[in-house]
Amino acid sequence: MSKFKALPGFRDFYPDDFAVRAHIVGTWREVARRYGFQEYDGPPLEPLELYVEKSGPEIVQQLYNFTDKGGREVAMRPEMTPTLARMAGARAGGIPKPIKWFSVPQLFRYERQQRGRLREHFQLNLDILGEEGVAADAELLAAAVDMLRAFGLTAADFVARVSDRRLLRALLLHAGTPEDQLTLVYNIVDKLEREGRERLIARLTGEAGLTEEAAGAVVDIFRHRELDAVREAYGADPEVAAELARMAECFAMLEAMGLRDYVRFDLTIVRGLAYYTGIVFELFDTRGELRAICGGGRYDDLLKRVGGTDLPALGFGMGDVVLRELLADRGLLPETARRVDFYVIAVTEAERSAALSLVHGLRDAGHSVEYGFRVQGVGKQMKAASALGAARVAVLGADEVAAGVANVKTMETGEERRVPVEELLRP
RNA sequence: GUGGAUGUAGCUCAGUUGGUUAGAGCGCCGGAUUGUGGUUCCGGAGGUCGCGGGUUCGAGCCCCGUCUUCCACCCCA
Repeated sequence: MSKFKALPGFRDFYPDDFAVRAHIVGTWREVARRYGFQEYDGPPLEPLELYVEKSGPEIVQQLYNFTDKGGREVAMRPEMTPTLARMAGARAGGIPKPIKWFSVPQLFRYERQQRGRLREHFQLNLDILGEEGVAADAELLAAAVDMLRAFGLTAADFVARVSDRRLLRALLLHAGTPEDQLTLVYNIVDKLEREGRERLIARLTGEAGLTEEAAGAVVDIFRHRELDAVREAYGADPEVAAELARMAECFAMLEAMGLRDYVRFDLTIVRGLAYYTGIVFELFDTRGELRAICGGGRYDDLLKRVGGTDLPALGFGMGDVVLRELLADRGLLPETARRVDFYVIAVTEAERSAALSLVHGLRDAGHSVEYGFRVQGVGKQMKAASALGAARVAVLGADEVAAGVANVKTMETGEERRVPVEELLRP
């Protein structure tokens, strides 16, 4: 065993693992193409300042960062959105709107690893820039859902939980939350599932300075699991009513696309990132065994702050680590068995040249071809052909070479036929 | 960063109250098979038992440290 191994939280991709990765990334690309998104990429190393600007100085302890030889403070990218904001900001003026871009960057975080969470991962990022209407939110959600459907996952396997920062804001204000405590309250209610009602009320009255009455009203908001129930309870507030209407429109669009079973209204989805401004969502496995598979939403102010261009925007990120585990759990990983079109057998050393000639001719014609580096018994070579998953085996003995043919065996049926070499090489 | 658990062959694991040369299945390599595969049979390679130190006549097993992986925090992609 080597004295070296991969750094903690980093992965070696052996061929079987790589095949899974290729399947995941390939499926993402295919669905993005169906939705009309264009692929882009940026540098894996960025100025540290780019992330501090967006997320605050606390972010630095979670980054892979260092000082380069030119004295620049740099960081390996932990997320793609700042890069996107910079790139889009620089060119947005000349690109027709809406801009629909996607990327599959490898991202890095300096954090202690756990299941579904490494120090490195590949993440699909899919964003729409320059459209403020709710149709874009519905489109983004549909794309997120279809990404998972494309792997064979169904509504029995996952669900998108959808909320809206603006609706939540209106509800919190209605409940008596002071305007300047909203951000803190977001962070507190984000922990609702983990901490429970008592602890939540304690934090709301303590940290956020809410009255007992307001804290109780805030917690009560999250008892409503349906859009209609929220409308019934708070619809009289005109601001709440306006936000509810937009959410209802979003759900109606998803229903029209036939995806209503995949989305669920859920006010407890807040998302930690401060920059979200509108509809936000997360995709979870229905058994609740894994971390969020995907998360995203609308961030209308970020491009102005980072990219210098005022464009409404929304997007999501979907990592390969949790998705891989979900697919493995549900038996949806592809077969990784090897396949090759031809295996060429030289019966003896005398036919070796003819065999190499045939091998290369077949490869030039576009076939995948394998052969043994050592000439062994025919049985041995046949065994190797079988192990490599050869569809057909071409046997060249003295008779065949003399006649300009190959004895071609179709492995699945066992059927054999003498075929002129010329015919085999025809494209 | 904090707390807890974990580690034996490429993989999944066994290994008795501390006792000679650490085992199995799968996988890998070779042979049975000098013109025909998947099965079967036989043989082989591969481990300083995560690493370092300690206790002991003797450590895979006990103790300490450290690293790894996992779980819960923290934080969230």
